[in-house]
Amino acid sequence: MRWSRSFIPTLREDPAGAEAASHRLLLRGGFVRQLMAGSYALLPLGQRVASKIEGIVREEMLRIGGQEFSLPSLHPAELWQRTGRLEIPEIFRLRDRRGAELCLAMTHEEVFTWLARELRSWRSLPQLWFQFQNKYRDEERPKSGLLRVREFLMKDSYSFDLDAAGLDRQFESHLTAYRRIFERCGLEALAVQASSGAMGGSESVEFMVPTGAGEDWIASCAACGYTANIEKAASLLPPLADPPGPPRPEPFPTPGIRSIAALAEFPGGVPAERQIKTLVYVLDGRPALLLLRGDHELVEAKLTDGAGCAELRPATEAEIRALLGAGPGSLGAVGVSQCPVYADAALRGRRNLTTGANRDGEHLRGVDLERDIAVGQWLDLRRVGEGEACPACEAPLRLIKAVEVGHIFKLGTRYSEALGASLPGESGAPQPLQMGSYGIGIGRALAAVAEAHHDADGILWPVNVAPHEAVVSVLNTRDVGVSETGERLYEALLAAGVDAILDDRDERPGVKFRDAELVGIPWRLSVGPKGLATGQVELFRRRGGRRREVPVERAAGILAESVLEERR
RNA sequence: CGGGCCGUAGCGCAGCCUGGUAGCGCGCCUGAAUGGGGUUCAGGAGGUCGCGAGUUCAAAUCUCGCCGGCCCGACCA
Repeated sequence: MRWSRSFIPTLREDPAGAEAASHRLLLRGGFVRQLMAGSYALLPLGQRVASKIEGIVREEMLRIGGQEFSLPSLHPAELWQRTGRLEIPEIFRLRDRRGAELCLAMTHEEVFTWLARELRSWRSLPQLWFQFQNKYRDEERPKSGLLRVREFLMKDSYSFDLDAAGLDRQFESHLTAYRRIFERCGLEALAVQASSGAMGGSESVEFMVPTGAGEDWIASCAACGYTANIEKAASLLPPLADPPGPPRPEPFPTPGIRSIAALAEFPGGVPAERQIKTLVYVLDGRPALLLLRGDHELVEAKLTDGAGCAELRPATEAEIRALLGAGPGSLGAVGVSQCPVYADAALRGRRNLTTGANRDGEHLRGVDLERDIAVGQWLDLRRVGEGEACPACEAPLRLIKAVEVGHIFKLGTRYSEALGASLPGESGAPQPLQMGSYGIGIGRALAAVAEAHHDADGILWPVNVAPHEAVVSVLNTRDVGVSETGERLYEALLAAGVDAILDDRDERPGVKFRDAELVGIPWRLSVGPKGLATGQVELFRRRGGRRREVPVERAAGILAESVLEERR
């Protein structure tokens, strides 16, 4: 590959509106261009990196027994109707010229399950099927370059077994494969316990790369390795001793007090941890009360999981008034029986607390949870805080911002039952297939690598995923000797199996150095008249910036050896 | 979906408040010099000022509508 003949439109200035480092550098380095919100073109360099990541993923999927497919992205809406997923707001829907309803794939559970109906006998199991295919999601807010887009390439795989033990094995082999994949890509991905979401199955693990550009928070314990998404994470709290209170709740006037903080300051009020926070949510169309300690914050995903609902939203003020007769600020669950009451486990056994009286400007003190409130279900609803005790070993937890690069799910029989994918087990009776699904976002992984490996000058690609492993920079193309030596070194590197590019542009040396560093090529051989005068060329390592002079005749060999050593 | 900001040459921006000639830097093209860290000089090309309507003698500039993009929040199977 010759730089002079390549489309590598590097930018001298930072593009406007690119905040995330990966977004900025991938644009500047000529890897990607934005077509519209959440839609990116991969340019040749970006495609090279994506192909290398894809290659690593493919190797590891084949290693665990995967068979590669390629499924359509355009699906009949009817198939999604049958699994109930057509109602997902992010799905792109369209009609063909005859008016038939179609949709674009968000994932491929439906189509793979449809194919799995052709499995005839338990003897053909286990099966592991995978592909690299575009996914489409009409996100409300695409952002951060490639980190959150509406169309993206995903490796998705699907496992089919008859029993839970088989599913467990497939899940485990994906855990192993994913660890290897991310390690080979140079990503330090943490495997974290995750919420499966409303449509998920029994268990799921996310692979998260810590980065400030991430959108997720994870709680992590350095002592024992416990790691969980904030949507799932638990922690231990020191017990609170409540002073004894009155025999029954006592109302007291609190004019103008509409918040936990205000009530904590109010004469006769109590600190937040002795208040009950009462929230009203609408779960699958029905209102419910949620109770948390005054200083705790609700995690909606925990509510989804715990209450087993598909959809939820905060109630409107009008709905709240209709239900409880008061507005937010004076809400409470004492005496409430008209709707379910879910309480966070941290409130269990608490006594003599303060909460709203369901009359504006009035609160109740002396409330005992067990005595005064008809709690329908105790759930873990609260957000874990930094420094709280690890649920496994009690060491303090840290909260880390991260981006999700992979997610593996045990789906169970949700899709196989909906689509009729079952086959006779050893007993002869038909059983629905036990499925797992497993995804890696290729573009997101690419961006995550750039996010994790860059400096002020550009990207520092690990050799395994670099668009080119080495560049031969011809510092003066008008000098025939220099040019010819550069060509020879370039050819020698190719012959040695190094993925090299020859920078043969008629540019000043500084331009070539800057571009090579911006693009992030791990190794560089600089061929110039000064070095050649004494038979030397300069070998430069992008990461660390080390440079040394090596004899021309040995340069290709030394570089090839270094590159091969770094490959994994 | 709520809040904020922005659409002017390929990229980054100024001009808009106070209506009248469309400008700067980078990049690009030509020539010359230079050639180990974005070099210099000279010449040149390139713009429906996001789209539509309105006000006006006159609109990049004022008004309204629409479209698009970015950031924060909410959401994310």
